Amino acid sequence: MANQRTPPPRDYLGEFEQLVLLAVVHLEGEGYGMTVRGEIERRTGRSPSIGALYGTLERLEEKGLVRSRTGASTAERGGRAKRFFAVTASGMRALERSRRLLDAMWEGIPGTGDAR
Amino acid sequence: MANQRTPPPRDYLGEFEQLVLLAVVHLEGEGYGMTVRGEIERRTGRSPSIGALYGTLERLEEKGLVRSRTGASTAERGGRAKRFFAVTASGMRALERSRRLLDAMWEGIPGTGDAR
DNA sequence: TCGTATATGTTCTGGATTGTAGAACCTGCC
DNA sequence: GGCAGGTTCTACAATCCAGAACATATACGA
Repeated sequence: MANQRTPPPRDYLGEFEQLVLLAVVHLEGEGYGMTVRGEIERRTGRSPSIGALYGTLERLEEKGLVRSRTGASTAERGGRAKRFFAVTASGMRALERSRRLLDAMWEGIPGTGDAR
Repeated sequence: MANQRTPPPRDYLGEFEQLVLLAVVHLEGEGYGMTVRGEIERRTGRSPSIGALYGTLERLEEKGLVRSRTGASTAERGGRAKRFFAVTASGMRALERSRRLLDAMWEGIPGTGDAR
């Protein structure tokens, strides 16, 4: 019985998914696994494991929130081809939706202190 | 030396944990299951299932991020005693940490569109 | 000139935590 | 007894985490 349920398994981005997606945005289509990880580390001080990262990237692509292309390996020391990621329009929307959701919940709480 | 914290299984709040915690903050110690749910619904339009809500609240309490007390049932129609939740100092800190983390990742991205 | 060590990157496997749904259950008024 | 307001329980699905295994291009010594 083919009961394929394609529709959104979940409509909201997980905590880590947001971080990864945001890092991909910053790298403007030129980010790949390792640099995405570096971006998160640089900005937050948190260094996710390899598995956490690629697993999330994979999931994000399945959901159509990022797109990936395999690039030719550069003439640097290492050899394996990189897989570059870029955020999609849908991914950007999901990000904004998550942001608004959280902002709505924060509204009225002194919070972080910076008026921003 | 002040070091009596249980080694946190995870140092970061999940997506939904943040929403729930924030709702508890808004209700200022007078919120209980049903009103916490209502607060989330009112602010975000999202209505979490009963199970999602209590499960999360339970977990949050185990981690020491919220505290709960059982109140006397009011003289309203319903009967079962309510369980009121209040955020702890530790919970508030976790919340602020999560917020800062996300802000650091958003920095430099046009984002939500509203200049605010 | 080979053959192999090494560096950069990604894929895979396994398991712990979180998130979801709703049925079942408790208890005080009517 | 029946109903309304609340919470507890059971079962699972999705997300998150760690690190081993694997792939492949350059570097280098004999």
